[in-house]
Amino acid sequence: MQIANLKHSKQRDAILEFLMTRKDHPTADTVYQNVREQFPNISLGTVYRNLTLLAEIGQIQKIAIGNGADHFDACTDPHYHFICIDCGSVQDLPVEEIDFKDKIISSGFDGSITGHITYFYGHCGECERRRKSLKKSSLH
Amino acid sequence: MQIANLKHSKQRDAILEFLMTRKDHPTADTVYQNVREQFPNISLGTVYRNLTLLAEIGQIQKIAIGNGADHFDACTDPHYHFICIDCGSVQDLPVEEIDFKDKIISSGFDGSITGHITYFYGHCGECERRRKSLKKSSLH
DNA sequence: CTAAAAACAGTTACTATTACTGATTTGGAG
DNA sequence: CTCCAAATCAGTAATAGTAACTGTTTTTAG
Repeated sequence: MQIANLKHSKQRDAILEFLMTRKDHPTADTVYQNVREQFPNISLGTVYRNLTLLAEIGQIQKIAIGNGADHFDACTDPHYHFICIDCGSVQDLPVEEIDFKDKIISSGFDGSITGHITYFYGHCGECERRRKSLKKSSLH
Repeated sequence: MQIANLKHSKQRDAILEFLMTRKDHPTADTVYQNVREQFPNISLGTVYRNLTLLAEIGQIQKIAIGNGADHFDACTDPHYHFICIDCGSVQDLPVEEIDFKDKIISSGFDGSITGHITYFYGHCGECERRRKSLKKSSLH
């Protein structure tokens, strides 16, 4: 995690700028497809390298949702994410910050905790509506 | 997620039995390596298929820790996990159950939440000690 | 302006996981 | 118990996401 020895690059700027315009936390591939409009021969490797780098220096957040591809979020304020179990989309969730410190029962754990990640799962609004209309149309 | 239409298999039994003897939440590959002692020509595909199946019918828990391989836990009681950011090991963490329901600020979210997953990150006891002794030995 | 370091594009490699194959096992019906 | 369809298997090939490598280009401090 070297913060010094960083040189500017148009590609990295473009990746970060694109990410800041999006509220839906795109995957590396989505970033690639979009930045490619501006830099037609940018490499997918460059996108990965810069997303990882930006996450390391804390400019963006990496969201590793178990199955499938990682997502990236240019908003670094602590907040929670919701993942749709139907379509896999990721969105921000307005939840109060939770202080776990007083919840940890100290006995029996000899390491140190530096942070936590919480993901909420369920059906997003769009999929919820789709499920309802499917259920309705399957009645006979 | 078919719960009916299930036939017994020695391989599945062995996988579940092995998982129950372990408290360290092994990966699919670790399960494979160990069950292979009993079934020398079990297939890795069989291990994956059965771990997925067992997770679907709720007999085990899948722990998807972002980077690297998924881990599996035969303990299905709700509890929290700690992931070491140095060595990647996973262990149980004694933390009070957290009720998020009253923390969710309802405005602006139109989907439905069915559950949440929280992972704690940090340095496990072993890595903590290794870091300290490294730091000490690098002083001059 | 120059040169070393950083970043690049393009490609290849790796790892975890899933899907496909034809053979074997399981368990209920006769 | 025997038969047979469904489930499961072992083995293999395929996929996806990501990281590593290579030779070239860009950046920036001096």
